[in-house]
Amino acid sequence: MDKLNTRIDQNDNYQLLTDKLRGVGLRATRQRLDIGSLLFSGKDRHVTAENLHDEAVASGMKISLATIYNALNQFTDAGLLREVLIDPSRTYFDTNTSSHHHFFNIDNGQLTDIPNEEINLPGLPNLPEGQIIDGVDILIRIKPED
Amino acid sequence: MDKLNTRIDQNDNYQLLTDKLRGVGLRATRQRLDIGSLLFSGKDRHVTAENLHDEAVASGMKISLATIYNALNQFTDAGLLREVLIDPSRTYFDTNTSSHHHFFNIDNGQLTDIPNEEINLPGLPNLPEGQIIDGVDILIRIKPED
DNA sequence: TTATTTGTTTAGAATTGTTCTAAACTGTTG
DNA sequence: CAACAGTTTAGAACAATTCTAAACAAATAA
Repeated sequence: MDKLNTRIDQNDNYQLLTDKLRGVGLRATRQRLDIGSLLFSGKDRHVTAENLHDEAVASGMKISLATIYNALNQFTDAGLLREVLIDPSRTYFDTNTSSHHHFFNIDNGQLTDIPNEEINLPGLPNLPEGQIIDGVDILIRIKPED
Repeated sequence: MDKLNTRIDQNDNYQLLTDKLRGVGLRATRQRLDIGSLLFSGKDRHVTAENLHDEAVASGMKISLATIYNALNQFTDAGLLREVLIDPSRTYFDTNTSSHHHFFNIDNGQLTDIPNEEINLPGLPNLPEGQIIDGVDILIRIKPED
């Protein structure tokens, strides 16, 4: 029964993912479904191309690093992911695309969401002439006490 | 008189820079003084290694790109500069090391300071257990109206 | 269904920003 | 000024990412 349920759940999941991909104009290829199943399975995640590829390979998926890069960029363009700026040498993607911010642990590189309600920024500064806000990123760098 | 003043000013300037470098334990080499004269001449600046090198070469300084990288990193370690996160593919350095934030114009890549007084962040979120704040970076992405 | 078209994947090459290496050089100290 | 330690440099090496073009798979037409 476990096995069966797992298969049904997985099919359900892939059906939802298929819709999600089609919804943003992307073909539901095996690779994109596999990547999607790692990214959009409930909990929010922060990944790099490299670490997502390792994870995919580790779970037996056959997929190249180039495809991971392609998919992450396409998903981001489609609004399914969002880039997070934390490390100038690596690009991080966040599955949480809603307005929120981050703690970045400078000691171990761990990135944690800060729900939008937990932070507020009253009175934004005057914007330069003719410009409007596209978004606000707040990164709070933290480290272990003493 | 103009020429003479310029020379005196420059010497003054290099003397100040020499002190500044010695103050943070760096030898006042010709290259570091040249770079310093571009960076610390009054107004705050945001530079990348590449564009600073171009500027140095354009103003007749003899200095390699590797030295620019070394100097920017050493200056940063010494607290004379600060890294700004805006673009995952390039490292930006800011000569303004005091607490402040940035506007980033996503249209033309222009980075502008937001003085610390113009922004305030009351009620920081609860930090994870045993962690303390190392710093807060706020980046407001802006773009031209419509 | 099969045939055709169009979008996708992939290995490997190419590119780009940055760091490393080791030899030549320069600032500092005695 | 000698001797040492720190610095600069060209060029090689590296790491993250993008590109290329050929094989392949999804969508669509027939």
